[in-house]
This record gives sequence, structure tokens and C-alpha cells, in this order.
Amino acid sequence: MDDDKYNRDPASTTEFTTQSTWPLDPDSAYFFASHDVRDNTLLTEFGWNFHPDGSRPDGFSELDPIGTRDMSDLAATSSQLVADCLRPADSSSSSTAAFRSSDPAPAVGSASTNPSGSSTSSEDPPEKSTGSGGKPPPEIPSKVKKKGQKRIRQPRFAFMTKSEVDHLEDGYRWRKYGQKAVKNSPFPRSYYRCTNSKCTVKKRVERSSEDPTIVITTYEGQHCHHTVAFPRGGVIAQESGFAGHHLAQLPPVSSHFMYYPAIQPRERVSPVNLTRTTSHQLASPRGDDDDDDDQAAGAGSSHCLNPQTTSVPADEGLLGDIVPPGMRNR
DNA sequence: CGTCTTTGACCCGCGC
DNA sequence: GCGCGGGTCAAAGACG
Repeated sequence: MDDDKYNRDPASTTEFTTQSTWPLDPDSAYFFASHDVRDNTLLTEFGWNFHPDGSRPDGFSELDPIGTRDMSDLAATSSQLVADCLRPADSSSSSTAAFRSSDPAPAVGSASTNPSGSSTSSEDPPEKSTGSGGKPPPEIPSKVKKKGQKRIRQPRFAFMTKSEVDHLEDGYRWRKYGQKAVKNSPFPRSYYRCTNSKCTVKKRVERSSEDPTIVITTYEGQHCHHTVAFPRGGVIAQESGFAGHHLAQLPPVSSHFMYYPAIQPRERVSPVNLTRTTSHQLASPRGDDDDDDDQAAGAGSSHCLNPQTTSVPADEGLLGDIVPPGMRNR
């Protein structure tokens, strides 16, 4: 059904931007400071070579893609990035680990760290208290909700993508479970949940009210399984797959990635702004099998939903400090 | 028939 | 306490 969506080629030129607009809610911990080594690590992992001081005169730093890629690649890249971020820590890829597990800090005392909830493991879901509808929680909740108990938010990772397609493929299968109108925005926000029964990762997709061409995707939680498969004919991000690795194999394309200077006076962040001309979207959402997921999940389940939050803020295009005040310099 | 989307209703947290 | 907005549920329908 959505095949159209996934297969459809967005207009030719797509500017890709990663940013996060997610409000830094207290429940979430954010780490991902642009000046933090992790940033570079992350970027590197995804195939970007960041030149820390190679900033350009105009104040921008450039990310050199490992080879050029076309939009699909880009999409894949971004998706991959997200995928990696959300992937189980057991993954052999060291890089991922670095970004994810090696970061205890993020847990930032927030709820995410929260012991309770986050138990997170798929094995013992904290009971979702009726998350919302007052209905029995089918599964692990992203927020815990016992009365009197504060909800726990899973780590979030948000980024903005300039695309005509709302739902970007990221290698995982998602099921839409809701849509809501967003205040002050003509565009609705869609809620997706990973189809893996053991995975509690959710993602929200909405368009920027300011710039309708920008899609804001926010991931919450961490996959306890590996990606299913990448877009038809695309790269599979399973285990070893590392963005950097396979990205390097992707076809070259002329592209241009910009990394905006981080350091912002603001508390929130900013993101990496990637711009490129492009071509198509990532693809098919459905992987061939969930089985893999489940199995993988089993293996990595214990890492599910690590309390970490990464967020790429919005506006300004700066990769930034997504670290909440106080968390900085961690 | 199974999977996924749509959509209205409900619940919860938060600000006033 | 009330209202608003966000988030989630689940029935119904669509689709392959």
C-alpha cells in the first residue's frame, strides 16, 4: 500500500537536512553535542568526515561524504544513521556502540535513565499502563505510566529532512498507529511504531509548519533488533553493516553536505545540515522478514531502549548541543 | 486472510 | 479544577 510512497521518487532536488525540533522535554536526555567527540564519531560512522577545524570561511564546516551518493544514498545515510543509533548495542559495529552504549551520560538523570521504566527490555515490559486510552498496555511502553509515577520517555533522535515523502525508509518496518493534527501547523503528525513485537521504538513524522518541504522525523527508543532490510535492492543494514562501510560502496554522486557550526548560544541544538541534490527516496518499508528481527531481537533485547537521547534540533541547522543545559560538557 | 491505514475517542500531563 | 494539546488505542475499512 504505501509502496507508492516508498517507491515514489520525489522531485529531483531534495535538500536533506537533519535537524531536530523536538522540544527538549525533561523526560528526555539529550547528548549529542556538536563539539563532543561523539558527534564526530557519529558522523564518521555514517560516512561523513567532519573537518572540525576545517571550517569554511563562511563559518561552515563541510562534511565530506565518503564518496558521493545520490539522494537515495543520502536517504539511506540518514536512515542508516538513525538505524544505527537505534540499533541494538550488541551490534558488532564498534562505532555504533560508541555512539550508543558508550554513552551513559546521556541518561541524564532524566526519566530516561529511570530505572524503572526503562527496564526496557523487551523481556519485561513495564506495564504500560494504559498508555493512553486507558487500555491495557499491549507492550512495553515508552512511557511508564503508573499513577503517580512519572512517565518515562525514551531517548529521542530527531532530524529534519527536506523531502516530499513523509515517511522515510530507515530499514525498519513501521506501523502507523495514529495521526494527530498539530497545533499551529496545517500538517498532521503521524505516529509509527516498529512492527517488531518486541521492539518499542516509535517514531513521529510531521512536516514543518514553517517549511512544508521539511519532514521532521523523531525516533523514540532504541531498536532491540536489527534492521530488516533496506530498500529494495538497497543495502541491508544488518549486523556488521555500518554506514560508513557500505556507504563507501555506494555510487557516487555529486553532493554537498554542509555542517553548520555548532555552538549556539541557544540551549538547543542543532543539527547537521546536509544538502544535496537528489533523486530518490529510500525505499520499501517492508523488509522481508520480521523473523530476523525477532531473532535478532532476542539477541540484543537486553539493550533495548537504552536511555540515551540524541536529538538534533531544529532551526538553525546547527549540529548542536542537544544537550540540555546542565548536561553540557559531558 | 493477514497486514496496515484511517480515524474518532479516550487518557494523561501541564499550564492557567 | 478546567481546558488544551499530545499521545495512544482499537474498531473498521482498504489493500495485496
